Amino acid sequence: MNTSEKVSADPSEDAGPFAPVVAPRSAPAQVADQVVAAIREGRLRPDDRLPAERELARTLGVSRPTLREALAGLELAGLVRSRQGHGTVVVASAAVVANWGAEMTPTQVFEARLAIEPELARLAAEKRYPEDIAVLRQAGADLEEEFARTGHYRSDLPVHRAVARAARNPVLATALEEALRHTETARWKELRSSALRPEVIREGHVDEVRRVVRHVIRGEAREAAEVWRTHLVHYRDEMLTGLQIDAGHDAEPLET
Amino acid sequence: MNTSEKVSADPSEDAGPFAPVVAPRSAPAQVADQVVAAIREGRLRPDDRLPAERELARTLGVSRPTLREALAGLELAGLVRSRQGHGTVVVASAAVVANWGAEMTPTQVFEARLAIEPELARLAAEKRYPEDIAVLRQAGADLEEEFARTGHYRSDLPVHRAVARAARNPVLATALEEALRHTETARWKELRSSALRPEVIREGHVDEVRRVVRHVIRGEAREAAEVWRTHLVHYRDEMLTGLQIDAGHDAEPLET
DNA sequence: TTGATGGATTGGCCTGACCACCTGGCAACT
DNA sequence: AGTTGCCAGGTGGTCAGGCCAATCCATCAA
Repeated sequence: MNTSEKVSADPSEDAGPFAPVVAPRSAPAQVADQVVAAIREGRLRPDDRLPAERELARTLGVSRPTLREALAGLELAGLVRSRQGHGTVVVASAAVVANWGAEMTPTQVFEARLAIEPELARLAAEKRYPEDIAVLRQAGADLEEEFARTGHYRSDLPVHRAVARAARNPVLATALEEALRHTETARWKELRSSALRPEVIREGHVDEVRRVVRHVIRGEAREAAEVWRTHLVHYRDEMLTGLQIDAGHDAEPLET
Repeated sequence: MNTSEKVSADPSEDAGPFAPVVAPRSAPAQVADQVVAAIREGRLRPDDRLPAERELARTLGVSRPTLREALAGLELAGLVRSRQGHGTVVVASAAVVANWGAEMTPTQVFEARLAIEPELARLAAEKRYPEDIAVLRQAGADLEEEFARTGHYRSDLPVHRAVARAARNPVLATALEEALRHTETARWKELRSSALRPEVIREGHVDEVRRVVRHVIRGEAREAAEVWRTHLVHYRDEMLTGLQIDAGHDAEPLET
């Protein structure tokens, strides 16, 4: 969890002696953090009642509206449930909250995508709803058109998302979006800029995308999953080659 | 502010002439719903600025604190970002929000778990952090002890969660929790009560759990994943046998 | 024992206000 | 001309205090 020693906010774009000031955490956010931490550490368990709003606000040293903003956020997130005249009770278990706000190394992101996306392709090929197929076909056509015209393409994300949508599984689709969200950090941008220079985009990439689209359209589930998997493996290997430090392990693995 | 006329809650568990009263949606929740809907429908796109709080509150007919509770929730969920003096801007794309609040059929839940859990077992077996292994071993031992003593067990969820934790992948672990969350509806409880009566719990179930724990401990990644997968398949088949209506398909599949 | 009741507690929502911060434009200075 | 300094307006951040409605629970009456 500890970042590198030389703080230096964003290594990818920090050139001078000055680092940007940290954005202060708002009062409601700090309150919410405390509650989340309490749940994670087991100091608050499901069905526990929080102190009354007026009292809790006083103990935390914030006003009641501020506290209520925090509780509203937690309730919208499903961690807590408030009922008039009854109180505010914890709903989520520690397991639900265990990984909130966790950092993801690039290796972990690929672990997740490799678990999810081939299965999404398989499901998409099995279900084949006409609307979804149309969207997928269009996304593939757009990519091919851009590649044919310019010799490269900016992103194949629309195809990945079209496959996810066509799979019709909210949990898996949301999980993919979650993985992609971790792809917008400075570290990733740096990886992309060094690994995915336009001249690196080979015909092979486009071909993999083309084949996945075709397999899904034809309902060839196993083949779709396999192509999607190799596509991700290629992408991962290009991205992570020569990357020794990955900080994904902060403890020693065990031998049998 | 007006609720629906004929309440008519959940058709899946409505047996008598009386339907449970629908829990009224709070004002902040309704506001948040509107924003989410606007994002989903593309009426609000990333980088769009929302109207100023005072103005938006007036437009929606709520007070500013109420509006702020809604925005606090949306910000905690990462859909929106407020900065003092600048305004509130949309962060999330329609894709992120596309599946929020979606219902999951039992079939879909198993689709997700079958995609995620074998991979979690594989990763757990590859990483094998001592703390996680200890937790997993304990969870397995608890299950065996309960089964040996009573001839059945209430739940193998602790083992599933221990495997997830040992995989050290926040996105996948959270996705599993999300899938499990959809397992607490009335429909699922009904399925469980009819399919998992104590006398149905066979030695085979416990044996599968035992084998997964052992494979993970020994670092046999492929075997761990395979056993976990068959365990889920067995569970699914027992649960869904004789279940014709699944409502997972609301459009006609396409032929090639 | 049972049922009603009324107060105390709790969250739900509002009004109004002040502060801190950001932005953009204008004026003063170099 | 370009830079700096300043300030006013708009914005979110926070607070204080209040009223209402749902719930709970101890009390009391039948």
